[in-house]
Order: sequence, then C-alpha cells, then structure tokens
Amino acid sequence: MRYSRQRELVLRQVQNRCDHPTADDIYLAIREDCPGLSLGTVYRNLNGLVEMGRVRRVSIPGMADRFDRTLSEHDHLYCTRCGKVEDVFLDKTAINEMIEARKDLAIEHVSLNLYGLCSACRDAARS
Amino acid sequence: MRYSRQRELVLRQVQNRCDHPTADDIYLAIREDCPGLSLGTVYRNLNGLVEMGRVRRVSIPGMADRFDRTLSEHDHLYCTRCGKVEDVFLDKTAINEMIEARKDLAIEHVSLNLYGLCSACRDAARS
DNA sequence: TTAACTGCAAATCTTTTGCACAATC
DNA sequence: GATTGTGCAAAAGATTTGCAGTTAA
Repeated sequence: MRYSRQRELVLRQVQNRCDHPTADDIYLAIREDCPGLSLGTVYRNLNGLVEMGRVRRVSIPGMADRFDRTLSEHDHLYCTRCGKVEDVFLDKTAINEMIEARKDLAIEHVSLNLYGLCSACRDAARS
Repeated sequence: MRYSRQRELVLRQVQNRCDHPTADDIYLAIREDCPGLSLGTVYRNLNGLVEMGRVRRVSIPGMADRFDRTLSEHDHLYCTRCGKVEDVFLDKTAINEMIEARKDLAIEHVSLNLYGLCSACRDAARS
C-alpha cells in the first residue's frame, strides 16, 4: 500500500477524535482542509484501514457504520438517550466460558452491542 | 389496528417458516398467491408486527434485516459458510451477572450476534 | 363514513463502483 | 512507466414515504 495524503488525513481524523465518527463525519471534517476530497475516497480508505487493522469498524443496526481508533478488544454502548457511542471494556471470561461450554456450537466470534445510557446521560439522569 | 389480508399473509409467512426470511423473501413468497402485493406494504406490516411484538427483527450488520417467528429470548448465529441464520438458546445468567456487576454502567439491553458454523455446515465440516 | 391500509413510485440513506485522470514509487 | 489512488457521478441495496385510491369497521 502506497502513501496518499487522503488516507493519512482519514487515519489521523479517526485517531484524533474520541467520539466514533461516521464516514460522513470524517468526510466533512477533512473537507475543511482538503476541499477536493470525495466521500468515495473516505469510504475506500476506511475500508482499507479496517482491513489493515489500523482502525476498527463499529456497526450498530439501523445506522451508518462508525469508526474507532481503539484497537484493543472492547465493546460499544449505544446511548438510547443521546445517540452517542461509548467504548466499554468488559471482562468477557464469563461469556467465553459459556460459549466454550456449548460443545454443540461451532462459534468463531461473538459480537455484542450494549444499549443504555452513556456516562454523561447517566450522570444527568441522576440529578 | 384493523384487519388486512396483506398483514395476515405477512404474519403467516413469518410464522410458517423456520428460516429467517428478509422482507424481500417474504414479499416474493406471498406474491405468488397475492400478485398485487407491494414491497412497501410488506415493510410497513413487518414494522407494525415487530412493534406489536408478534414477530422479532434480527439485524446483522451489512445485510438486510431478517424476521423471526420465535418470540422467546434467544440469540442468532450467522453461518460464515452458508449465510444461514440459526436460533441459539444460551444460558445468559453469567452475562447478565457480569453486566449487573458493572455498577458504573447503565445498560438496559444487551444484544449478541454469533458468527460461526450452523449445524448443517458443522456436520459437513466434520466428515 | 372515516380512519386505516394499500399500491405505486419516488425519495432517502449508506455504501460501492466504473472510469478517466493524477500521484506515487 | 507501471500501478495505485482520487474525484466524480452514477449505481446499488435496503428501507421509508407521499399520495391517491381502496377497504374494513
């Protein structure tokens, strides 16, 4: 894979934000510095970066994919109040053991999505 | 909500099949008996039936939603070999306990998707 | 009769793709 | 100079929606 300014900007954009931007979010943000940019290029680069393992894709049913700079194993919480996506680090040993125990299943990978309140909305709801 | 032949046919279609059909699968199947049917009507009715709790929606990232006649709590296995979606009944107490234990999180609902081999493909792979 | 439902087609939204041109190695 | 990447615009796929006509209660 050879260098390109656009790919560099896409990667930097994902790495520099702690939210979980969509392709369009990234496109709009980069566009300010790089007016010629096209959305197709953003998608192509995101797909490449995901394949290379440089960024992660976060899929939540019914909405555009989001992209995540955090590569270590973790899951995502979709906030049912504000729509934000938050990283959640869970101890998954219980889940893995439960899956292992099911010898009748040939499971290769488990994906879980959490729905609830993000930390900001949880704090707001407390008052 | 008032009676309609189309809704009846959509519901019956979901209830009579043990696979997990997409809106389009259902549309094509019903269309044989009811040529006038439109795909929009199928979508509208499926959405209504899901809202009423008569059928369940199964969302797997990157593909069309599927619909499930089985209402009791369970998850889904997407077969990475043949693409079939299979019901999986797991003992989720360990997962729920783990979520409960995380007092810092306000999680309302957990959804998990499993990826691996369906029973048919697993049996085929064994030989 | 009137509110809900339908068919149709157009619109929406997300993502991919074909192609001619440009940039990289 | 060969190949990879880009911009653009069109296409694709899933789903929703506006509207005028139809149907159940």
